[in-house]
Amino acid sequence: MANKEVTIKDVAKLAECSPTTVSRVINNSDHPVSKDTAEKVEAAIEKLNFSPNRIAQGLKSDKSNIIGVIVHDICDSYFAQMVKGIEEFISGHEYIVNIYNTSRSVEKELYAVSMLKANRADAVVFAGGALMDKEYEKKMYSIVEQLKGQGTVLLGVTPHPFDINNISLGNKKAAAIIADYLVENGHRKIAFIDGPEKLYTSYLRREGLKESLLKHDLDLEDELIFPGDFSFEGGRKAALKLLDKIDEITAVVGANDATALGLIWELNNQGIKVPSDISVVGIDDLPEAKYSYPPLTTISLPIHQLGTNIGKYLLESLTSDQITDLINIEMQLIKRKSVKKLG
Amino acid sequence: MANKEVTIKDVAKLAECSPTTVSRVINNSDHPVSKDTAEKVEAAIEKLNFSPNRIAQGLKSDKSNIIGVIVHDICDSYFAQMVKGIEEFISGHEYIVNIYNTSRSVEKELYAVSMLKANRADAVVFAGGALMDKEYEKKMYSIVEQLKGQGTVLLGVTPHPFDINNISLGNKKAAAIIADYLVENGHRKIAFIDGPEKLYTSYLRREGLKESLLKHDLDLEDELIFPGDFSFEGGRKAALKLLDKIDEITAVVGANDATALGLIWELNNQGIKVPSDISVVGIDDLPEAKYSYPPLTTISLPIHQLGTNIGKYLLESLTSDQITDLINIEMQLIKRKSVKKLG
DNA sequence: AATTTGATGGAAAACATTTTCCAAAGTCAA
DNA sequence: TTGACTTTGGAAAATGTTTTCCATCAAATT
Repeated sequence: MANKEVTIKDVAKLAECSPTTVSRVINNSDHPVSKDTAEKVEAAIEKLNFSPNRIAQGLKSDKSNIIGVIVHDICDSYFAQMVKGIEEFISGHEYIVNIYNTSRSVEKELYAVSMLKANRADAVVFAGGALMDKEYEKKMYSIVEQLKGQGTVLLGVTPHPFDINNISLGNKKAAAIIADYLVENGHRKIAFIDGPEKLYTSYLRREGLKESLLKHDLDLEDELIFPGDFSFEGGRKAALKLLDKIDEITAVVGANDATALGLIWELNNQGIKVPSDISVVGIDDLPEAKYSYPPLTTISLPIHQLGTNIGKYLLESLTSDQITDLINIEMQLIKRKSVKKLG
Repeated sequence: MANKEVTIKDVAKLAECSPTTVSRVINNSDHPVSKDTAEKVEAAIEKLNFSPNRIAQGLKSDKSNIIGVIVHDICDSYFAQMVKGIEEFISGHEYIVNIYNTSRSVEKELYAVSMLKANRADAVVFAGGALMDKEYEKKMYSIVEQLKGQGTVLLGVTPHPFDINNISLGNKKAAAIIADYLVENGHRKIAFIDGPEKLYTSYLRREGLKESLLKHDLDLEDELIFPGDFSFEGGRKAALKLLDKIDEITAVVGANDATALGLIWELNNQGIKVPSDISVVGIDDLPEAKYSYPPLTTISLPIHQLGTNIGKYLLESLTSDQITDLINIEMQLIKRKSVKKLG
């Protein structure tokens, strides 16, 4: 309950001038204001502790200064880093970053988008669900429909190409690098712990692995693809299921670091040695990846940097009308201790 | 660049009525509208895909629907969970949650507050720095000054009592529980890895431990307090420094889980067995705490629940004018495997 | 002296809503 | 029929800015 808001009129009264003039000094407009009055206005602003009402400004300028960020889970290290990257760039430039946590629920995604629309968000970053599912895709269309025409970035969001900046995170490539590395090290029988069912990212990583293995005349056998869900727990459970086939497999790749980490943990727990008994590799390079036993070999996707890139991109496309470059991050194989060279 | 915004006037024109009437059906006001016209309005809204401009609404109602959340680091599991808790409750109720990542920089804290003021935030949750430092405290006063009178929650923010909801997280108590438990298990020579210097939370946890140990006629010796910074890395470094005194110490408590985890990791690395050679305990109960070797005994501070509680509290204090209860979370000692019973 | 120019400032409209106040018309009781 | 009330609806003011247009005055140019 702000005790009667201080307005530009109050400032004008105190500075003995018109609101127009106050506005001019606030926005140091082209229209000249004499040194004298400008100072009086400044003094009045200072004295009244006035700050212009962004809402009123927004109404006039048809800008909300809101940037929406829709993610699956802020607690997930992956998204957290991205959000932080975006925030770093955006918040410092008078924008509001407005986050939504959707837990991969389409309803929540739709809700978030409708909120952002109602609030006339200037831009939105959608790092949402991306399920490969007819029903979902239909709803997705409706989401993207709402988003269209706004300054908007979609993050690897569906298999379908929308005519909006849809950034690929190089998931396939990441998996391919791993495949090559493993084969190079003599591995022939490779298992995969999948990500969440139907998730586009899971698909990409799985297919990337499969395709690349195929190039080496190797097969990613169906019975060596174990279900997972991108979580540590999922990795643990997968380890248990994998126990049967442990003798035939020489390496296993987790769909992400969290599952690879869970995998290693449970393997240790079961008395199976990584990498001497079996090699493990992940994708993401989470901060904790280097602290597993043994430290995890993985692919680094500099997701924080992706965030700052997105922030920068959005800022530029909102402020200057210059068309900016695509956003690119370079991935890298981080060789640690969880892969053994065979033969 | 929204292609000419659809306004309430457009709807009115299509529905052949006045903007007033449209507004009435949107907000289903007390003022009666005939079934007939209401339907025409609904149809027009549907057809034009109209959603009322929240900014204009905000200007009229002097409400922004913005809730600011200022935290040190969104990537920190601790804060991430809290933010998620708040978001869960708040976003679903037509509020915008606007986050700021301050990295414990007073300048960024001040900036965040000024942004929130300019945007007329309806409430703010400040989980900021809280340094025990004269200079900082002065600036802190100015921050709190700006915040006063708004629906605001301060999170264990400084040693000084401000007349604003300032929630204590029970840091002292958490440390006290640990002290009792350790003593109960025969430990007499206890070390502490500190949190960031000058941070109020560090102070509380350290003092809690010290005071509680004193009750058992035990001393937390100054040379057994090692510097740390709440991070895994900090824990590791502390472990290295602790090596000298490893023979005299039987237990070490980390200022938080991250440092305890780093501690355990480096101890393992150095061939020192936890808990047979030395016991370790943390505070926070991070999700990963149960996956260290051995699983970490710690205090659970249900921080996610704290977040939802805060969300609920804010929502109530913004919508109903009923005074709501204080926010409380219960902490709990989680006994896992990192503490050995002596004697 | 008349005109132009430049500097400075204000009045009022506009932005998309909600709200207050008034009006018309129908219904009911007397 | 008159008056009162109810139902329904609109006109206009108001919210805090910015912007467009106009006005004044002094200095400079003709």
